[in-house]
Amino acid sequence: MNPSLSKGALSEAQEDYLKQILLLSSGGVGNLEPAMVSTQELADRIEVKPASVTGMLKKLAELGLVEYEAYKGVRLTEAGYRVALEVLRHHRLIEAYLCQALGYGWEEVHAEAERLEHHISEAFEARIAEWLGHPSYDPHGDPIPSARLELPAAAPSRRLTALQNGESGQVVRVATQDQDALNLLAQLGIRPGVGLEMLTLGPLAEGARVRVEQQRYLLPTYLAQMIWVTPVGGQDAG
Amino acid sequence: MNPSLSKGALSEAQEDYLKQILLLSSGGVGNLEPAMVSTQELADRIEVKPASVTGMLKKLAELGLVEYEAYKGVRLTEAGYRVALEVLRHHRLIEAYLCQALGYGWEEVHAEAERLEHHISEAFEARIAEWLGHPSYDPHGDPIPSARLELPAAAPSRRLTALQNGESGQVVRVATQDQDALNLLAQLGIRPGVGLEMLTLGPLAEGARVRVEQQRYLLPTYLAQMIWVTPVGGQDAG
DNA sequence: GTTCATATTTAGGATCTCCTAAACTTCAGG
DNA sequence: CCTGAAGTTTAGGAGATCCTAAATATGAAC
Repeated sequence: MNPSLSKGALSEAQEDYLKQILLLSSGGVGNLEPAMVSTQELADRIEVKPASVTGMLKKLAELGLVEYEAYKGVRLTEAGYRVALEVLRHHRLIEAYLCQALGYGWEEVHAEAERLEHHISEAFEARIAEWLGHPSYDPHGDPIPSARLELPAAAPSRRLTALQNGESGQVVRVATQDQDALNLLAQLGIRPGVGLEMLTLGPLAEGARVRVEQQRYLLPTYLAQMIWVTPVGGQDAG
Repeated sequence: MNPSLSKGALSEAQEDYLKQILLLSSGGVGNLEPAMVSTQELADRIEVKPASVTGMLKKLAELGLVEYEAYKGVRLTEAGYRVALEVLRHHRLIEAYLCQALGYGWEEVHAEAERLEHHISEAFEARIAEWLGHPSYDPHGDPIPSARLELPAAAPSRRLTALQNGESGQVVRVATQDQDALNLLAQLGIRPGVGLEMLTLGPLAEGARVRVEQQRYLLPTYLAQMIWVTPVGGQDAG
């Protein structure tokens, strides 16, 4: 357990590993309860070879940021969890700021935030949080850890694919970072806050037919699973 | 002359070297005409050992960004000059944005900009430039290269130390990055735009006595030299 | 309980940026 | 011209992060 973990101590790569361990261990992108993350999963996410992941995990374990067991997987320690939340907070505040202050589209902000998250000061973080009014969710509907690194309670929601045919809901979260998917949704006007009606959910390869405003679209099932909604009215066109 | 100099090709360190070569070659911080820069000067600025500078200069020369002659010094090529101006534009736009959009003090922005300048996209640059209304000067009065990488013509100005006793001027530029000096000036309310009267310029070790608003201060000569003014009224208290 | 496909680790390298120590070049003064 | 101080380069290395190829562990299917 290295004592010198005050700040700026970690490299960009190390911060990214910790962030991805957090995201992968909390069931995809959702709420969190420590699950083991495999070398392979991390390698896929970070786009690096598994051998490189092994090396990094050993280093992070030495620093007391993860518990790593060869062939078993890795889990964040309390210290590692805090670092990961800090990075996540930076990322999501930046996304929110870019949208609200600089007019970025919500589908455009991920890449920019991905780079900036490692290079802003605590002062900058505080100023944009202040400017934004200390938001709890970013433009994708992802929860933003508070300054004290607590995650806001998530409103109850279901995947779009869990809606019955004819059921309606309001989008609360778009849990993908797939740029093509985000572009598609942005183009269709499907974003957090928008109302949606599930028309029919076909077989995996067909997809989900939905209504947005006055339009009907056929979305890939994979994508429909990434859209989280709060069920609102029932069958308004069943 | 490497053809692959499109973008993102350069490391942070490489960009910094190019920027510092530009700043050092243009007579301290002012206008520009290519002068040779020595290994030692660069080492001091970048806070690295001269041996490290030699290594980097060789690499930059290979990339066609500088002309380097051992024992003689280094000079930017056309390509290197463009990269340096691009970095400088990022830096100064960020400084201006932090002051105007986020309420930073003009004395606080340098360090933040120093880190961010290497990590923002062209889209981000464009958006903050737009938000700012395409300014020509940053909060310190330093010129901001345009999007086409042209430096704005500098208004005629002199160092504060060049004023006659009793002469007044308006601060147009504070050409230091010394944090203690900036803090001092900010505390005294001496910043670009403010009027100043030279009372007496004493010997080097004594400093310059100046009037700001209703106050009189004794400034270190070193600092007074970094303050550039446009002479306005003459002897209003000679 | 073998066996085998998959996942993982080890071993050995490459590149980047920085370092120290030692050798060399330059140039001004005598 | 010689000398010496100052500035510069060379040589050798360190740590970070990534890579490939080869060796090894795991766990499910027979």
